[in-house]
Amino acid sequence: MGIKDWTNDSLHNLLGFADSALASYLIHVASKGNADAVLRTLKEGGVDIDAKEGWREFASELVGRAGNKGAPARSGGGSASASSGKRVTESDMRKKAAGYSLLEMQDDGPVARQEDKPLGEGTVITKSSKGSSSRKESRKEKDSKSERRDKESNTDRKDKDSKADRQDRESKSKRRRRRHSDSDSEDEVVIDEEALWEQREKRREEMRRKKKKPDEEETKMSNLTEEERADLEREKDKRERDEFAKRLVEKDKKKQRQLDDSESDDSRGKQEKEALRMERLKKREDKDRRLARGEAVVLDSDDEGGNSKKKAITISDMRAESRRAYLQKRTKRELELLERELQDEEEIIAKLGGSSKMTAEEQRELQLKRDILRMAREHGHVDTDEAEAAKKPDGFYRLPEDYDEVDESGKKKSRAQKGEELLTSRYVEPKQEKSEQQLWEEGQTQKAAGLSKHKKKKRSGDEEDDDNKYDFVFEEEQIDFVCVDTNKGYDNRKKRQSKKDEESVKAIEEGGDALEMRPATKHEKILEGRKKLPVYPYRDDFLMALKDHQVLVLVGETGSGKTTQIPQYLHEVGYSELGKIGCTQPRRVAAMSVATRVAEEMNVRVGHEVGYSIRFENCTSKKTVIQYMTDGMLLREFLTEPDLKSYSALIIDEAHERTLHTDILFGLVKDVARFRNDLKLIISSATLDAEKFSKYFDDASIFMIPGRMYPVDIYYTIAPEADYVDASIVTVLQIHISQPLDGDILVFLTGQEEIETANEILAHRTKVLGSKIAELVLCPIYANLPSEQQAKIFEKTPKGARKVVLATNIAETSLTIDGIKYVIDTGFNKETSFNAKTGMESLMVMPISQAAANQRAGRAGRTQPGKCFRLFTAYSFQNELDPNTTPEILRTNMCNVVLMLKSLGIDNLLAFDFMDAPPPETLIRALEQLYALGALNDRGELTKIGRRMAEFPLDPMLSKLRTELDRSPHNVILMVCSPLSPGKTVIVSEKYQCVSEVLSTVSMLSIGTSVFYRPKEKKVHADTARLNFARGGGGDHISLLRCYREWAETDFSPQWCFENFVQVRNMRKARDVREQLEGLCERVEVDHTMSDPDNIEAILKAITAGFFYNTARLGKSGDYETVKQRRAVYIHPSSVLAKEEPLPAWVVYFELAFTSKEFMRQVAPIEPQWLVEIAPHFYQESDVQDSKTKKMPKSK
DNA sequence: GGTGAAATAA
Repeated sequence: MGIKDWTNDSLHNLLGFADSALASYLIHVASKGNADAVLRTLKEGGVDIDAKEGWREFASELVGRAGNKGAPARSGGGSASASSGKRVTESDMRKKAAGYSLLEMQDDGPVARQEDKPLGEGTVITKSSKGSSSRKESRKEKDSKSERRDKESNTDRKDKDSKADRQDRESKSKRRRRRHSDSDSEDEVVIDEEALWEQREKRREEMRRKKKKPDEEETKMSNLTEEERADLEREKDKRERDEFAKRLVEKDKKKQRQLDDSESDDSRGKQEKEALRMERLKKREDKDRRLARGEAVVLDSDDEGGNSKKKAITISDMRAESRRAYLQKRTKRELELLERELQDEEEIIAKLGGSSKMTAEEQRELQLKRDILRMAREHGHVDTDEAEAAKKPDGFYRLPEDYDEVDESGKKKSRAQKGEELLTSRYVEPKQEKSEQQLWEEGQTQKAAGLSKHKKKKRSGDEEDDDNKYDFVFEEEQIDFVCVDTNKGYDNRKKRQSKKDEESVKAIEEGGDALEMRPATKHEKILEGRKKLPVYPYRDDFLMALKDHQVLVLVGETGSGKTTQIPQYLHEVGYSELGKIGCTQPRRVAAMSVATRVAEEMNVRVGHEVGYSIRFENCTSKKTVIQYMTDGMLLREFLTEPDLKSYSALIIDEAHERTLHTDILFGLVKDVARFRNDLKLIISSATLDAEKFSKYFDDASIFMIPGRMYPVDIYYTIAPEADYVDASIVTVLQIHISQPLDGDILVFLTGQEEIETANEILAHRTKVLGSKIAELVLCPIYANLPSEQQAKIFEKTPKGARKVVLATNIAETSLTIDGIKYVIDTGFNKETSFNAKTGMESLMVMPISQAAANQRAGRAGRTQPGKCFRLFTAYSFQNELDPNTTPEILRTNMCNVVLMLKSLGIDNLLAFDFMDAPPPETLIRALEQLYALGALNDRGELTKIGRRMAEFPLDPMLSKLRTELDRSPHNVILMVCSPLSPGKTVIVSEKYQCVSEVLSTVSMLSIGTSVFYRPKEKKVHADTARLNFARGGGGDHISLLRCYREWAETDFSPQWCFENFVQVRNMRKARDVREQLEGLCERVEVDHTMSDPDNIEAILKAITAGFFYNTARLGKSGDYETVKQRRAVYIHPSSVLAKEEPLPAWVVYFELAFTSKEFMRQVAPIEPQWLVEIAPHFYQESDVQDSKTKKMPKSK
């Protein structure tokens, strides 16, 4: 980038180019009117001013600008420029922007800055998007970020330089990722996301390595030609695949051994054997851990290693043979037993006088036994057949032979291929074995389908004799549904589409045929696809409408293509020449994947003409004309660019979801649109609730685009169900046997626990029914599930089986699963609500709204006509459910929102134009809290600290502490870094010499509580793994710290996470946050490398300094009560302190949440004396020495 | 004796 560019940029942007401290200092120097001094400072600051021309102009311009604006901007606080429709001039904006940065400086040089009070508040510079990208480019470590994006192939070089073990780990993790993306190949969206994620991870990985030796890399990179790079890439790929396959083979072998109970590792190569033995030794050492994983039970006997190859084969064969014989014998015995039992029971029944006296439960059990017996007998034949087949060379035991062959050949590549084949053919294998059984099962399904028709009395004449045989599944507990209405989305589409449209579509289709004559390029195909989207026929109409109206409400069902197409249309007709076209999304992945898709359609690279910006990742450039972003990101941009000057059009997508951020955006954007007549605004929503949006935006016109929905039949229960989990399970089975086997089932439940329960019960019941019904593939999905298991829901359903997805409302909006034809809606979800009076958040199971129910039903009609079974009555749908979900803005703590609005200059919050105004109490509560935090003064105006807080990406709600601003020796830093508890904790940690530790802890805390994975079936193991981190004391906070540290020590190994029941995904998030905070620390010159890992007391003290408000002590009754309000609280059962004996007398907690009780989450033990020491304005000596708490003599 | 829904933010 040329220097000239800089001089033409705004002052604001200018500041972004260098590191902030230097920039501030430059301003300061410039304000004294000496351009030479500016140049000198630049030189001192490490800028190579001799290399290029233009710095002198730069300096003089800087002097010119800074000279005028330095001092007055200091008052900057609550200028009401953007509020209440007042027109904002550009100079206002500039002044405001400058207000963040041009603050009084007192000293003269970088050295003095550190001693005195130099940084003041001037160090934090709010950023515009341009500024941030330029700043990044100026920093050395981030220097070639964009370049790196293009040149990923260089990783290979670096690999060679790095240590072998590290390399291994990396490739492992890559392999793992590769596997994911492979398995997802059917699902378009997932591919995108996975690929994006992969790319992103790669980049990060490189960046981290880059940090270690940047210069070397630079040269190497530039020396490589395109070809060399491609070669390296290929080579690396190959190597990775080989290793991957090797591992696969190893793994499958283990599994096989488990299955066969034979020790067939004889065929392994010598080397491998040795390695394996070593591995085994290692494994034995941490047997606990392995047990915790619950998979590693195949510890081979010790003698096995010494056996010769030949001998081992015979022995293992013999063993297998004898086991088979034993199993047969055992089966026979069991059968006899069952038979006898059944006979006995039947006799008893006969004596008692028929089955009528039995309870339903007993009858079912009896029936079950009968069927098991019958089935087992039928199976007998199959088994013998299989035993026969096993003796043939390519019969039953094909798998191990494959491996032998592979091992002997010694060719890595062939092994790789075989391994992969084996992996991919996983689903086909059993079917080949059981082809007979398969046929039989299919027959059963058909019969079941016939049966259901009979039940519906549509074909009463078809009654067959053997119906009763299969009737046992639901004799008693069948739920009756009634079909009330049909969602006619599909028909509507047909009606709405005019003749002209049909013609055009036809023409396109014909054109498509013509194109097939010569092979169409990928891009051409994509363009064809674009024309087939429902939105396409409306293109011109829409653009006309937009010409006439500034604000449009766009209603289009999911799948109409509006998110991808509308921005392109705008671009095509030249809106992009006036400024960027922005499009907001509520979710990060959505922003990323849509941007990728659109870039593909436009045949450009992501980050060039089409880009996205989300937290941690700004993938845009100066060229960017279509920018996708998360709505929170646009909100952030308001801070630096309140008039959104760089945008010519703005699309607020998924407006119907009414997230907190969208709701605030509405208010801001409406305001901006009033004084910027050239800004086009499109509010895009999926529901017909557009009236409300239209009204809000001064009766904006509504533009409808039909979706691509298929009709969904809605069924309600006739009577209300008492237990919706149980009801949903019954319904699943009911659908499974009564409906044709051509669509998957999606069940909406409320949380992890319910999902696991349902999963368990379903698994059990299908097991009991055995092959009487077709196979059910159970796929649980919730946010806290490890991603590799989440990926399972996108796997294609094997033939002859049916997939059942058990989901939370994550499946309602966040992800789309193809092939769903049946939706079971329990009618509930979990919802937070905020009680302004007590200031407590609670998370409880609540009935959903009608809109949410319809959204859920819509999930059944994505690819084909579907059915939705609602486990509530039509009456309660009409009369008991709210029409719409309460917008988030009415349910949450407004602290953050208020702070942000205040920092945008909106002083009168009650007058802010909310679409749904939050209750005044909530606002008042938020104001109070912010006052207590020192963010607002007693007139309700934003303080300097408040301004800093607004820029800090952490929630002010996390703390309720009063700042200690006047007393702290760390005044300066406190001011800059905001007094939020995590922020404050970081600052105080400097005093206690443990910044590094506290940074880790804080980032772990900030990502929430879901670091540890705890599946129901392995909860004991998971708990032990977790308690391992607690060893050594220090409560949850220190456990989290240990967890992060250990992970970092393994070089962020995913394998380590797996072994310790830790979620890789969330750990990565923590790492991102930590990096962000590190950057902050650098900026305020806190030495974040300061570390004192073993001084738990110091770390806890630092934490207490941030959270001293959140303390509780053990009362006489054995329960805790908060120190301040004396409210009874309990340690959350997930805490490592929950079972500790004796319980610590005083604790500090991270958050309080009401679920079934008032639980403290993330608890750490403290000494009461610390409170007086750390927060003397808050705690007196008398507070900490009453009741039975022993006073510990403190002598450090 | 007892447990966390989903997303976002320089």
